[in-house]
Amino acid sequence: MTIKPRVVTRFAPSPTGFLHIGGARTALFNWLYARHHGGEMLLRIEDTDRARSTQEAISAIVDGLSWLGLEGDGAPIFQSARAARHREAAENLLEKGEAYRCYASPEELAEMRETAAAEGRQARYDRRWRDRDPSQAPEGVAPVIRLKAPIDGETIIDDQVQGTVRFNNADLDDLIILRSDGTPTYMLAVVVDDHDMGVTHIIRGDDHLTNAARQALIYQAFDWPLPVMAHIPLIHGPDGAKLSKRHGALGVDQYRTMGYLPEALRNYLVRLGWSHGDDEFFTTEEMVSLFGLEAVGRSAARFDFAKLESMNGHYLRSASPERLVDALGPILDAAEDGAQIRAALEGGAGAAFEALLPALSERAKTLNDLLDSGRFLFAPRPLTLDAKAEKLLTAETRATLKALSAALEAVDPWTVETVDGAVRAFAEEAGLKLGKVGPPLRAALTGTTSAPGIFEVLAALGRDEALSRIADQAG
RNA sequence: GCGCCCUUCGUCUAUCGGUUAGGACGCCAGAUUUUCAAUCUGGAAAGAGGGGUUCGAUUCCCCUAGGGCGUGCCA
Repeated sequence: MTIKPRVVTRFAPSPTGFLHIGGARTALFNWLYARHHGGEMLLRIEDTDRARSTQEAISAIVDGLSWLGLEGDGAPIFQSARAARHREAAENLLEKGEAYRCYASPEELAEMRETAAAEGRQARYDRRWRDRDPSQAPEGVAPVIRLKAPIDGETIIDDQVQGTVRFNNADLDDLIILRSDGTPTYMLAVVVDDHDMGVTHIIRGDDHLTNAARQALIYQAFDWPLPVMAHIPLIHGPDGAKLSKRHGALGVDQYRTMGYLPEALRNYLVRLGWSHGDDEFFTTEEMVSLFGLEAVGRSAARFDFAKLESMNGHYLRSASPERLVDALGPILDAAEDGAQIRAALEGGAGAAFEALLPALSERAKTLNDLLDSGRFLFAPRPLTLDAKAEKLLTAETRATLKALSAALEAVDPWTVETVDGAVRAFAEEAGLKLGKVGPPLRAALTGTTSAPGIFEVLAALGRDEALSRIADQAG
């Protein structure tokens, strides 16, 4: 019997911004891969750049992940807390002869880059301290520690998504692993942490593909086994350029306040770069059981709001009223009149709103749409009519409404079916087409011409409220 | 500049040498409807260009073009 090696993935954001859509997808892929293999996904906060890391960003990342249902296993690991281990590892390499101290000044380095550029070569450190005797070290200069990387040959990354990628070692550098102030660089910290955390699979954006080769060199120097690598393509903005603030590079918390359901965003994200035949919709369970690196594409995908909206609408329509009310919470917190709506909801409008939710959600793309279309329930009376509604409520139609109101008073019980029947009967008796009665009625009840099913509205409002609204307009 | 990666409808994608190149979003038209949606039906819409390999290339190889990423004592 063979024991399958445990799968450990990780999501390692640096808390210098918010959790953006690309990071969310990387987390999702890591999470799915780990779940699929019965392994775990670890969360590591790469906060070694103390100046740019903020507590706010850390909580935004943690909150965002939890909103998407992608919590890591175990407590998050903070890279900054591991500085001592990193330094020890660098010194270890020094002892092993796999690294050396370099005293080159920043000016010297800049000069090397310039000449390299001028000669059309790749900018590289010229390894001037690689074999020099430490006794030649200049006075008072704090050295950095550099990796003694192989000078020739090639480093091959057998990437699960990108395939076999070759790098000439001559193009790689004797990269710095420990700064002159004794703090580790990203390259070192990542390798040491991934190793110590027992990470078996590194799934990350393909902007790290070249880093993979450099990191492989560090693994080699330590004589540690290289984890399986998978570099997934990046997400671009609608114009094909790198995702920036004006595209979709918003924090996931913003998607929440824009009214997207986490399950919709997750479903949309999983289809960006990954596919399973012609399938579009996946439950969490399906994603977990179907997901695999072999079905991840290699080209960058553009972020398309229209499709996200469409998917969101789909999820909205299949969500239970309880779920919707629940998801509406953060929207209300962010809305200008959120407090007022909350109050109305807790008052009489709550029941009507829940009753209308199925009808409302049928024509909503986002939770905000849902709220907007239900706004007439919470708005102060008398309703302010929009332009079209105003136009519909002529003296003539107001008179019709008054007559209708009288007819409605006798309706009992008050249900969608009975009010429907009553309105139709009224129209027929008056010799009016339903189209002459329905729209003005809607206008009087909701102040708009675009509200959902008028009979549902009538029923949800209840007799007293409905008649009083009609009276507002019909007099 | 140099290195690496990418390239099927407008967008996300299927196809793993032989298909009328399929699906989804969006778009257009129609049906339905008290409005808007939703729903249903139909439609327009793609293999970047050029060379090979092959009986046969969207699929494999090369070149060009375009795009992306990297090229820090940032992560």
